[in-house]
Amino acid sequence: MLQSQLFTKTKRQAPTDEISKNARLLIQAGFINKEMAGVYDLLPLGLRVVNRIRKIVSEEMEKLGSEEISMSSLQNKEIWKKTGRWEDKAVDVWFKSKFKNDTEVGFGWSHEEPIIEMIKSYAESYKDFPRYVHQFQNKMRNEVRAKSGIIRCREFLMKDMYAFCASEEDNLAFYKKSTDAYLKIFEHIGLGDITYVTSASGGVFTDKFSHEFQALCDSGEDIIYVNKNKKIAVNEEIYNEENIKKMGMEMKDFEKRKAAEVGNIFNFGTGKCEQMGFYFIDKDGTKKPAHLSSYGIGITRLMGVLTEVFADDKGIIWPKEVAPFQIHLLCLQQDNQEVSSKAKELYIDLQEAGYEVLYDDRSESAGFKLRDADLLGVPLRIVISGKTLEKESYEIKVRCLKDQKIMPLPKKDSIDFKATIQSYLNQSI
RNA sequence: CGGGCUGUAGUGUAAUGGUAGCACGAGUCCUUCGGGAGGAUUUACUCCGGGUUCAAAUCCCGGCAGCCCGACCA
Repeated sequence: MLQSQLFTKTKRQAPTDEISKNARLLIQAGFINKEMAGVYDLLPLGLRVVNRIRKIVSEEMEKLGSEEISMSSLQNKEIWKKTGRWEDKAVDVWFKSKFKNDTEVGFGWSHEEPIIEMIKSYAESYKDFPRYVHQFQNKMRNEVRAKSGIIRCREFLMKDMYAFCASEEDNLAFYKKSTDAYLKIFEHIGLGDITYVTSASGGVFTDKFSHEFQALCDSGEDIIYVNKNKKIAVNEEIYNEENIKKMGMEMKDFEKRKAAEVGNIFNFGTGKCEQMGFYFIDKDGTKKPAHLSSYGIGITRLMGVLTEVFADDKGIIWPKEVAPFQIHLLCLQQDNQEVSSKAKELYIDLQEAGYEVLYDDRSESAGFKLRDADLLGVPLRIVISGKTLEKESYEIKVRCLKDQKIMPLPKKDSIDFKATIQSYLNQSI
């Protein structure tokens, strides 16, 4: 993409009405725009990052056999009344409104009840199980206090998956399988080292613990106790001698850390389906309630956590798997015909080699472009200037490394053209 | 929902109760081009409503908005 065609611009200063690192950097660099407290727009660069995260998540969901859907944001009050969760006393994050005829509607803060209601009408026999469905959907939550930039928003993008099983065994097996899939996702995104499966208190319908995926992050909202050797953690809310013993461990093995919840999985058992009247006819002809488990990942929150975790004093450092572009091509003398035509040539070559390239073709000063590139955080930077042309080379720099490296400019037919670039890309996060 | 802090051009900031200024940005022109270049010129601002005062960005009251701490977070 030509940077001159990008409508967003970086700001010289970070906004003063934001304290959180993620919002300051993402706004300054033009990834998001603030609409209101806890409400942000995704700009071209931000949307690219979100879409890449989304793609990674999507692939794992498909491997699990889940079908993608998209449910409505406007929700039926009657469905939520079945579980008693329409009342503000039970759920304090509802946004509600009315149709012109005074019918009350809710804005989806979750889709558990509506999805049960929907799947119920398609699954009447044991032959119709299991069913796995997921969606990427904006959730609306009337938080009394939005905070931490895009970590805790009033409107945010979430991937939610729901598994409907005919038996407890199937449900638990899928729960386990999904846990592994989630770990793979966080690994792929670049948060593998700092993300812990964390035991937390169960939901309204579960006796046992639920599991959270917590990424170690100072600006996170949760306190967890981490066992680094076993690569697991326990949320503060259930951290006590009794529970730790139950898990067969000792409290001295745990370290207190701050973390951000990037995923959450829940086993509802049959409780919720019973409340909603979701029964099916089993092999033996008897009526049984379906088992439900749900699986969430905060997609936009992940972008915020990545920004918090991967940044230096110059700007963002995107892991290569989620970066808006893989290569940032900088032409330092855009008005010099010789230099810019060479840059254009390389831009095309890189694209033909299969890379997503942001080409800074603007008529700006060298320093301006270099600083901008640091702020945007694209993993690989290639610089073309009069200087590099003289040396018949160009400079390539890995954003997360301090030392700048120079490599020779291979011809586009050269075998090692792509391999060389790839080897540099592999050095990034 | 309790508490604290803060609202000045698009952005960032100044202004004892007394002429609202500066920088960046944006527009035009010229010179520049390896870490946010220089000159000339143009452009744009006191959150809203009330009060005190000869006079309010400044003091008081109310609203709205933003951030932070706590509570909450299925």
